[in-house]
Amino acid sequence: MQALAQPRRREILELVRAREMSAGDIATHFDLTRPAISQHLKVLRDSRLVTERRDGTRRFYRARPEGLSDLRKFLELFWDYRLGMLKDAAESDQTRRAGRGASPELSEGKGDSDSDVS
Amino acid sequence: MQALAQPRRREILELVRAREMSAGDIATHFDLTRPAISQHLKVLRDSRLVTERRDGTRRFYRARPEGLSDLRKFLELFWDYRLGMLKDAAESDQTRRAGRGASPELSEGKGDSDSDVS
DNA sequence: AGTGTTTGTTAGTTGACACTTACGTAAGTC
DNA sequence: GACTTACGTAAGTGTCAACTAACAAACACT
Repeated sequence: MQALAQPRRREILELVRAREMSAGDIATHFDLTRPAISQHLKVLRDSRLVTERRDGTRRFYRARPEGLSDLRKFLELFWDYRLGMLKDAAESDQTRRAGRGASPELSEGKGDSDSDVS
Repeated sequence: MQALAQPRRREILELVRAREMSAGDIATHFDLTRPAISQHLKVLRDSRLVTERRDGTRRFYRARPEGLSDLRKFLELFWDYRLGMLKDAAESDQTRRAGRGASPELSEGKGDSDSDVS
C-alpha cells in the first residue's frame, strides 16, 4: 500500500505492466539516476509487486498484480458496503415505510449532497 | 491515493465506514490528540473520501467510497491484464505452438515461481 | 588476467509530513 | 454578554523517505 503512494513507483509499475523491462531501460524513461530506480525497484520487490528475472548482468522486472489483492479486498469491502447503503437509503428514504429499524446506528443520512456512484 | 498511504487514515476510514461519527468520538479511539485527528480528517475531506455533516457544534463524518473509484479502476486494469497474461502463458508455454509472435517484447517468462491469482 | 558494462548498495543531505502545543472560532447554556 | 463545549487552524519540531554521489559486485569479452 505504502509502495503505491509514490507516483514514480506507480509509473514504474505501469511501465512494466505489459512487458518486462531491464532496470536500465526503466531508468531511461525517467529523469532520475539509476540508483534511485534501483531503490524504487527494491521497494516494489519487497512489497511483492514486481518479479525479478536475472539474465547475465541484466535484471528484468515485470508487474505482479497478485500483490495488490489485499488492497483490492479492502476496496471491495467499501464498495459492497456502500452499495448496500444506497439500496437501504432508497428503501427508507423514498417509500418511508415506518418502523423497520434495520440499522439504528445510522442517523437518517438525510442530506447527502452528492450521491454519484460514478 | 496518497491519503490512503497512512495507516491511521485507513483506520479512521474503517471506523466511519459503517456508522457516522463525530470528530471527538473518532479521536477517543486513538492515542492521538484531537488536532491530529482534525488534520487527518482534512486530508480525507480534501481527497473526497469522507463527507461532513454539521450539527450544532459537532461535525459528523462518514466514509464516501465513491472517492476510491479511480484507485479501483487502476487496480482492475492490472487485474484484467494479468488474467489475460495467464491465459496467454498457458497457451504458449504448454502447447508450445511455434511462430505465433503475438507478443515479441515478452521474453518467454519461463520461471514464474508463484502464479497464484488468489 | 584485465577492462567495460550493468546493476545493487551505502553514506549523507534535503524535503515532506505526521504530530504536539497554542490559539481562534462557532454554537449552545446560564 | 460571559462561559463552556466541540472543532479547526497556525506555528514549530522531529522523523521518515526520496534523492544524489561514491563505491562494490557480477558478468561478458578480448
